[in-house]
Amino acid sequence: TPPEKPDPKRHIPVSRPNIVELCEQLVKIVEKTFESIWRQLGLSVDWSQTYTTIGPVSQAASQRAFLRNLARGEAYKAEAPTLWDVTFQTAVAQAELEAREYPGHYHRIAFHGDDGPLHIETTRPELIAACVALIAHPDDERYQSLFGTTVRSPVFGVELPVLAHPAAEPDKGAGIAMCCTFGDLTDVQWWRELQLPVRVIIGRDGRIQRDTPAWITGEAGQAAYAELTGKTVFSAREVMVEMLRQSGDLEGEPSPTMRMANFYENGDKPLEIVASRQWYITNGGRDEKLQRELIERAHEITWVPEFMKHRFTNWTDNLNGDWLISRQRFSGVTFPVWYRLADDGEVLHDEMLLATEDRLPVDPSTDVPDGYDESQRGKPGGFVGDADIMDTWATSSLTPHIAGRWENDNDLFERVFPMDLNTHAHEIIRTWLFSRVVRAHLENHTVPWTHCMISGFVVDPDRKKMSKSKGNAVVPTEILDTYGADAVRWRAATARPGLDSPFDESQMKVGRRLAMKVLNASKFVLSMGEAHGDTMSITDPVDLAMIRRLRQVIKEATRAFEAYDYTSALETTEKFFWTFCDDYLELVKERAYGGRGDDAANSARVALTAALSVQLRLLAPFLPYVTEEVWSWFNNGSIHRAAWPAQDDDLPSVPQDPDLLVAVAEALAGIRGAKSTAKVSMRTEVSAATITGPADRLALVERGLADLKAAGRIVGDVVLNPREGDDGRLVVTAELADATPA
RNA sequence: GGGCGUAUAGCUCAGCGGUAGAGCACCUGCCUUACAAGCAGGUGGUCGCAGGUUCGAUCCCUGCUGCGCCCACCA
Repeated sequence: TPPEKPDPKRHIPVSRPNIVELCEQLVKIVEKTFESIWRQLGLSVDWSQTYTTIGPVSQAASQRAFLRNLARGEAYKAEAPTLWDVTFQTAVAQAELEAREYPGHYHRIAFHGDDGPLHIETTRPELIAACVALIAHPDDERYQSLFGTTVRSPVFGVELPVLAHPAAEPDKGAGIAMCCTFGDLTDVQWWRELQLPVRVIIGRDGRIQRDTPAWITGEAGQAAYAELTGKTVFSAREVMVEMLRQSGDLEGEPSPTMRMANFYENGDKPLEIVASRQWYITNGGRDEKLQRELIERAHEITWVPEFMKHRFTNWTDNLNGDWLISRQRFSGVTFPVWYRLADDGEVLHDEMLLATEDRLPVDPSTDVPDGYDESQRGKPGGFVGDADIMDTWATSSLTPHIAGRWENDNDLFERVFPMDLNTHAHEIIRTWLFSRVVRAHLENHTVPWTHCMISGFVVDPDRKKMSKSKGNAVVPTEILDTYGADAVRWRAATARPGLDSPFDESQMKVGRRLAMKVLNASKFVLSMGEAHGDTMSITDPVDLAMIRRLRQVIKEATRAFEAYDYTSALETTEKFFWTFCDDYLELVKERAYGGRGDDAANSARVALTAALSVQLRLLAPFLPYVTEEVWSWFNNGSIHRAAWPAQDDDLPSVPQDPDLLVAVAEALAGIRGAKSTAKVSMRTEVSAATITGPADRLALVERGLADLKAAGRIVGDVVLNPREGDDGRLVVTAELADATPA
């Protein structure tokens, strides 16, 4: 039973089965939280088809894919320098790195050659005992005479070669660097390319190792090393500096500096590089042909926005090694691998015992390889299970396979793979997106999906990334509870793919207002009275003009959605909806109530109902709740299962006059403007009005004049005064009946 | 250092060769029987800077600058 609250001072040892159990408990809680938010948001998820990346199906898929990678030589285990987090005690992959500024000091230190001292600069003097060479650029004139000679390290007196390598930068530090195993990734490169020996002094716990290294042969050097053993990197550095000061090899005093260092993204200490045995999957980091193939895959994908492809190619171009997938942790998918033990009990890493695919998933810590029994576990001549687990991304890289029930339902898999669309934010292009492309390429020789729509972040008002630790994060449940899912979805839809978007709570109110407007306008439309007949009974020119424009809206919104431009689809639909409410509804409501007879009323009622039906469906992806509610008032079934609106299916074909409504609405705006300027109520009656403008536009106004008079409360005559204006606009003058402005 | 994005009204963003747009905010009005969580009207911009192409540039090209992101960077 875990304690109520964690006590950072008291570490409790927990066994692997127990920690796994605790993880599974936590996962259940987190799953519920996510499901609840996603349900509230109205995501169209089929909740009967969920899976987890640690469930048995995923474990089997992950192990199966791994075994196939292994069989094809795409997965391999190697002893190599590995980025290591001393806090979390595990190897980490390049994709999990984060470069951060880290304070340190430059130390100018003398090495000793036959012709006198040779100075280098380092921020890591504690690694002098791990030094294997000094390295300068081959063209650096200052060091030409020293290449090929040897120098002795300060304090330890170890004989070291001076070598040339183009990765050394003449203007960095002293221009000559000490190469240690291993201080940084450049050291790894030098070590590999110059075939230098391995001299490790830092253990996996981040402390200087106990055993005196064999390469320190002098008594004084051994005594000095003894001063360092067991110390953390930080304390060893202090001791080392003091020893250098005593020996006179520290020139001047250390000068403070800020430099970038690699951190594990969740860690708070710089990563060390240790030699360890790990599993890798090829990813093009050490194979140009594979690298080119993966970049070619990126070109097969349609990226939204297009420029996000650069993140992928940039990452792929700059990989510095294969994909390290093994982790020294407890919870996760295990490797389906055991090793034979020699008669002396030594692990024979080259003699792997693999699970067959029909046995998957297996846990090598409890399951037994074929041909052995449990009593042979850990015994000489017996076997031992691979203790590592796979990194999360090693399994998540197979989500298209897992979701498509790869090898479990071939019919389904054939139909859904490669998938159409992948969506997520831009921070996991290098991890999730990239790793899935790798896996699909290796296993299926294809892309995992044909489209990638990459979203931006909602950032804080200062455009900084939101994070819980910075305290600038917004709790989604509170926003959802306060403004409702429709408002939140509306807000989300106003951010275009790939672009970060600052959080502004007032935007939620705008979304909520739209949802309320839909509710009210729909209530009004449906209260007009019974409509008779199909859309062919729409005969009034004002109604037909509205229909004509709505047909255009369907076309534009559909085209925008097909291009993954949901923001434009929303904009187009929303803009129409507001003019529908403010102009069209106002113009026709008197008529729809029956003020001009049954036929005129019926034309409006049929048009109103048809337009409402279309607009609700256009808005349904954005406002799923309010549209579903309103839909239920005059339809059976869910709006989310209703057909997407189509011009000819839902509306009559209208050959002309799309501008009629625009002209009549402009005239109405003129009447309203006159009232607003006079600061009187919109209810004020107009005794006479003159509309001046181009004859062709006046002709349009005339065809909607009855509606205009009703909406503008014009009781007297309207004079249409044809005159060519310079901009084609309509100028309205109105005589107000009770024009007594306040 | 390499790559990418972005720069338009106080704020958030559309527009992308032919007289500057929306929403929010602000101002002035209006209790108008769908909605006052509403409605009507209005103020507000030498479209980052400098060149170039063009009859014409916010829009295309080049350079610069600001902001942001990705990657690299422990000598």
